[in-house]
Amino acid sequence: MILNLEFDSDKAIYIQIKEQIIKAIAIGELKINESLPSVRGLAEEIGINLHTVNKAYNLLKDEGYITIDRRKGAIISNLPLKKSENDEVLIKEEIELLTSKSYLKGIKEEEFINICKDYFKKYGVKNYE
Amino acid sequence: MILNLEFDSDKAIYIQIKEQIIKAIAIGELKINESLPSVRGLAEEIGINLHTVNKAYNLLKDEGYITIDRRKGAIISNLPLKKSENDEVLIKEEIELLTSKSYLKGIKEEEFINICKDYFKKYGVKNYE
DNA sequence: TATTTGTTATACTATAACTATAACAAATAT
DNA sequence: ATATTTGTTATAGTTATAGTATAACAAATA
Repeated sequence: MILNLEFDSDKAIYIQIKEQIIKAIAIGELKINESLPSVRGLAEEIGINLHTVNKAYNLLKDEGYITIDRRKGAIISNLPLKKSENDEVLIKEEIELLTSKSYLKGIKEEEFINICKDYFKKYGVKNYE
Repeated sequence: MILNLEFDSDKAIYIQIKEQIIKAIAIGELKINESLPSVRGLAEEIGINLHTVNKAYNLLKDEGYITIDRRKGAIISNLPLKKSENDEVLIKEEIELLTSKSYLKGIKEEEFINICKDYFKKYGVKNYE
């Protein structure tokens, strides 16, 4: 488990862990049914407290990315994840903000779309369907 | 200035103010050279402390969305905004995370792109170019 | 001249982030 | 069977951030 954490970032460490794991799942670096390191193991590897890792894992669990089982530890969920009504609302709100910022910064629709497509290309058919 | 704030949200109030103003500029609800309410005025209107509004305004200033002049107050910048190298990096990172989450939640590339296009359609040619 | 403006300073409370230990119960390894 | 590792929970502490409360200053405006 390779994580690049910026300790002097304004982004909380447990958020950085959460987001990097999400990205790793999407590109297939972490695969379905694969198990994550134990909270103690990852915490020691990173050099932080186990509760910080535990917080990240529990958020990932709450948002459906992993399941936590005492026998197998933290396991990457099957894809696609279950999507609630609220998930779609939240994602649309994030798209709204991000497109707004991009538009105001002079990024053209075509350029924005191409960046998105490049990322989707990386996710591709590797994991499911 | 109409703001919908959720005081029991996990998102800080000054962040909510900042993001809603960015969205308002993008859709043309706030126009170039238009001035925002004074920090005291908006704070009273919302029912919060002036420092919370001031924090939002200063972030908007730092990120180029507005200029603050003692004579004219807070004024919406010309569009498109000046874009630093870092701006592009940050936006790409945000796109990466958002597409990752969307992909894992089973949102297809086409659906995602269509949502983006719908928003860009709202921004359109109203403000500049 | 009085008022309004953004700005700065200080101080306080409340919450969040992170750490430090400790302990428990379930599962695994030896 | 015993020891170890697991996620989990609890408590407590420090530090940083969020938000509020006043006050004051200098520049601009009425």
